[in-house]
Amino acid sequence: MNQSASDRASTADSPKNRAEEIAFILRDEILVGQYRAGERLPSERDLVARFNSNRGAVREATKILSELGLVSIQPGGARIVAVEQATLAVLGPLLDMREEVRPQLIIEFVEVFSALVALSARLAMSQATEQERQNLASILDRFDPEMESTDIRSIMAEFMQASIDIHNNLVLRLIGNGLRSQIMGRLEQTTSDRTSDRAFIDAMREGVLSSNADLVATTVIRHFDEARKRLIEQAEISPSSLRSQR
Amino acid sequence: MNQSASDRASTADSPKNRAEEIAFILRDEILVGQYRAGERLPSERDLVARFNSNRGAVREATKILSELGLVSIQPGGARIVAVEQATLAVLGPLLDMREEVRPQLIIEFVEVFSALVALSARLAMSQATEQERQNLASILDRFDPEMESTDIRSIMAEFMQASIDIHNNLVLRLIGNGLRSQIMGRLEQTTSDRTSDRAFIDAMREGVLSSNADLVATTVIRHFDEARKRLIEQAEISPSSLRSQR
DNA sequence: TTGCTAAGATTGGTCAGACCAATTTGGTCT
DNA sequence: AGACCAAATTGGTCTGACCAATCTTAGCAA
Repeated sequence: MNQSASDRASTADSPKNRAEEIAFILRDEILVGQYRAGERLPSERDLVARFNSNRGAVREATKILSELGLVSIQPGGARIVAVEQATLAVLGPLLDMREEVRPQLIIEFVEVFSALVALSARLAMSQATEQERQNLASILDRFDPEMESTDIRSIMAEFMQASIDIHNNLVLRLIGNGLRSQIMGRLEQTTSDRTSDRAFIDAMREGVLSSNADLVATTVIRHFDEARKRLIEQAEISPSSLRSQR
Repeated sequence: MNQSASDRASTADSPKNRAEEIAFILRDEILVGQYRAGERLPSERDLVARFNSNRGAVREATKILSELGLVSIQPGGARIVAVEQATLAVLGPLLDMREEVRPQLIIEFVEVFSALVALSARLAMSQATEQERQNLASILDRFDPEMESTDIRSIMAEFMQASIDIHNNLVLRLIGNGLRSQIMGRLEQTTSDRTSDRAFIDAMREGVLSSNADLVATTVIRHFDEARKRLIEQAEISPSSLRSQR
């Protein structure tokens, strides 16, 4: 029922050049806690020796890490920054690398994604044209409880995108981009209650077509809250502890 | 009443080295639309000539742009990517560079921030200890309607941070980091109704101390919604058009 | 004219080595 | 201990070179 880490690794980002290759290795080492926050990153020349590369590539790699917010580069040395200070771009690698925090991280994602979908739907409802509402409904209609392959999460992702296209809130769009690129595709298949999914989709459909923003928002919240509870149950069965040190 | 662009420029990020200097210049040029999406960025050698620098520095600069999601680098040439595909890190520069979209962007920010503060407060309330709730209340108590300098937005920012420290949702924290670093400090002083602010703070305080998540959330939503409406009014008075092409 | 191809030019990727200024480090002296 | 100084280390900058992939273009063929 659960995919293994290696099954999911297909989502792992593949380096486009030497600099990214080095950056990704260092990034993962940082994320698994091989260096502690505040500690110094090996010097550029040491990294050159370790990776059999050159300073140019190594410097480009550390630039990437710096842009991810994982290291702070200063004359005299680069220091590791706490993950909590990084950007959204660390979420994906974190999901790939840290099996222990994975369940908790997914729960946290659902909590946030839920609120953002609800907000996005609200904003969209407040100014959607008839055609745009029809379009949203048609996305929802892609859900087929008979088809085992129909993934309700991908439908929600599409719904999110479509609603963003309507209200065109750039801030929400950029956050959505970050979450989508980091999380989507890294989630394992889950067995959800197709009946309640059906009810959810129907309620969404009704809310969208009647342009009832409150109905859509509360429906979204309720649905994700159920999903969240399921995830918490699953997580508590498994040996990994929650809300632990990261 | 309104600050000028130059007054706000104090918030502008200062480059730490040549690479960042070049990157920031190019970033701003892209954001003001000097290059269109899909267009090619000048070649590294051309950029070397233009900035009187060397390929190493230029390559580091383009790496930064790539990490911002503003350009896509491939053998044969780098191409500009649509702003909508970028990361949250473009918001700040966008606020600094594009006066026309500034009002709209701030409204969009308020819409999203509102939902996130409400969510964060909800999550915090669901597991805050007595001391943590006291701490949240003490942050709110910093508001003093007499003091003209008391900025309710900085209080809300602190409140957000404190609530994140309670529930410790990493996804929410990372998004919060991004928004804070990009937006906070770039907002002009606003004249708000101190009386309604007082009411807002009081309601928040009551909600927090009684651990009433719903009250806190709805209070947040209502307050920000008022702020949003004020912003829309202001924006409609000014000549710049809303929901325009970006 | 249209479409294709092959050659040449351009571009990003990689690499080696050098010098500078600032920081860090380690030892010395007080 | 603490203050101080000199040496080693580190990141920042720069030059110049070669490769492989891509793009451009001139020329050819249909």
